[in-house]
Amino acid sequence: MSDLRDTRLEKANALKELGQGPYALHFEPSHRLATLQEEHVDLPKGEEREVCVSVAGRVMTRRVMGKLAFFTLADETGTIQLFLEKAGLEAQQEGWFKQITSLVDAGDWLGVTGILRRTDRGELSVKVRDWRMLSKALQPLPDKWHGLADVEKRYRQRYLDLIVSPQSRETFRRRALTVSGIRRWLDERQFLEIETPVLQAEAGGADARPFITHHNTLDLPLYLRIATELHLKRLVVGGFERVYELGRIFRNEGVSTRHNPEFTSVEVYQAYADYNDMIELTEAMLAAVCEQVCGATKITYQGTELDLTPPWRRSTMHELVQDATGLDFKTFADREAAAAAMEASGLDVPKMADSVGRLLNEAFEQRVEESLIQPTFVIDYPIEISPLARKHRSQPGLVERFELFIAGRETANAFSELIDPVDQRERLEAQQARKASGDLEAQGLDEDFVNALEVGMPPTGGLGIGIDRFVMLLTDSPSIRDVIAFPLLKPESKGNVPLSVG
RNA sequence: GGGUCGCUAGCUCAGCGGUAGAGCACUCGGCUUUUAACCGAUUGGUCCUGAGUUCGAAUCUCAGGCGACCCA
Repeated sequence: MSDLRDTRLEKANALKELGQGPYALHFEPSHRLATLQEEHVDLPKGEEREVCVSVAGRVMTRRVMGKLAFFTLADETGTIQLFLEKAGLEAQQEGWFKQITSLVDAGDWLGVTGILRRTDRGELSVKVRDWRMLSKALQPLPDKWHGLADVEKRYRQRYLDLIVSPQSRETFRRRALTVSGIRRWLDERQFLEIETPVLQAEAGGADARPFITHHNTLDLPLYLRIATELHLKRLVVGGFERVYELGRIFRNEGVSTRHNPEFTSVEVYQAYADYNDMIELTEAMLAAVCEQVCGATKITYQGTELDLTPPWRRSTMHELVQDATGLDFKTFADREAAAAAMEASGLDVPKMADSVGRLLNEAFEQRVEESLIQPTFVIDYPIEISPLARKHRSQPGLVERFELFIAGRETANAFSELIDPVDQRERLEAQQARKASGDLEAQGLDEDFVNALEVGMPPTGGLGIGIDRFVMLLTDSPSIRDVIAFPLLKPESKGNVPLSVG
């Protein structure tokens, strides 16, 4: 099993004896490969151009035939062929050709200098005059034809996936563009990004179970944040009128194609705004970023065309549920009436859903959610499931909240923020009661947060967006793991393979 | 949490009760226009782990591990 490795170690030693690394300190490429290809598209087949270039990259394939050899070199931007001719190389230095063909393997990083030549078959090549090993790979590349077919290995050893899969490289390039695009969009509109704590004594701001950790010298149990909401609101209380934070959130829940225990969100708070303003902001920002990253606001996700051109559909939760089930939840006097109607329509009625509002949400999740393919703002949520959102200005029992659904998935969540400290305390106390009675995802009561509200928070619109899910759309990725470079996986139990604990 | 499927050479896979296989990669030989180069030869194994059935298990049974997909 270590045969391949031993062979390459021997080659590394042979290179050392030749004064060739095997691990160089420095190399100065004159061009990146895509640029070089572009600059010389006009070079005709079979002709040479006396331009001296230096290029560096990883050797992807080798084709050696007697006194002539072709390597494919890849850098971040593209590939180019190396043209290796025995006569020319031996004229430079004795044994030069034999050494490059026998000591260089696929996977090695190589720097070469030479002139340009387009081969008879039309492949632009660097006709090598000088070469040096930049870094010797001790392990082979994945199968050059099949690539990395093992999905698990793609996630566990992402570096291999990135080497052989251009699509995977494009996904992470787009992810970087998405993140920087959102930051730029917000920065240009005078939003300040302010970082808030990851380690917290009380994890609040969302319905989710936190990870628990421990501070040694303070002997203090701490939680990893499940949202950035409560701290960003404190900053609004402090006088910052437009704040956001784009960063990592941790939720102690299962792993699936749509969930990773650590994921990235952006939360945005704007003073003097309400949820209608946040709808406008969401639509404008996501459409702009989509345009920047994909070049259009119409994209294809898993075979379905999605049109992110504003304006997006707006519909209330009540309307959507009524359209899908025929049930008008505004007519139910109590939970029993709603439950009976739901059962008559073949809907499940979970015990935990102990109010008309929670049952409405159940009906929505069971019958509506996955049908919302084109971007849709679902507006006006039940108060019971929205402890941080302001009561609706005209609809009793509801709050001023929307969630954005695209491709059947929740992508954003926003409200007119609850700024009344008395109301907020009552709602969080109700949450605490649920928590005490066994709802593991119910929120706790953060006293200092309520205190901040008592100091006075201006009317504020707040928004949270799941970056990973949005990137899935922009990269046509079926699984959240495709857009997280190192997704959480169980450690492998056997000892001889490099572990990644994510 | 439930269901289905997968785990065999470095990689991709075949073998499904009777000697552990192929292609590619590696190593060696040949080859001056290849691009999955080609031709020839050699090398390479905890058949995921453990227990059981059997004269005999990669193959059948049970338990476990890891993963993928679907469902909640």
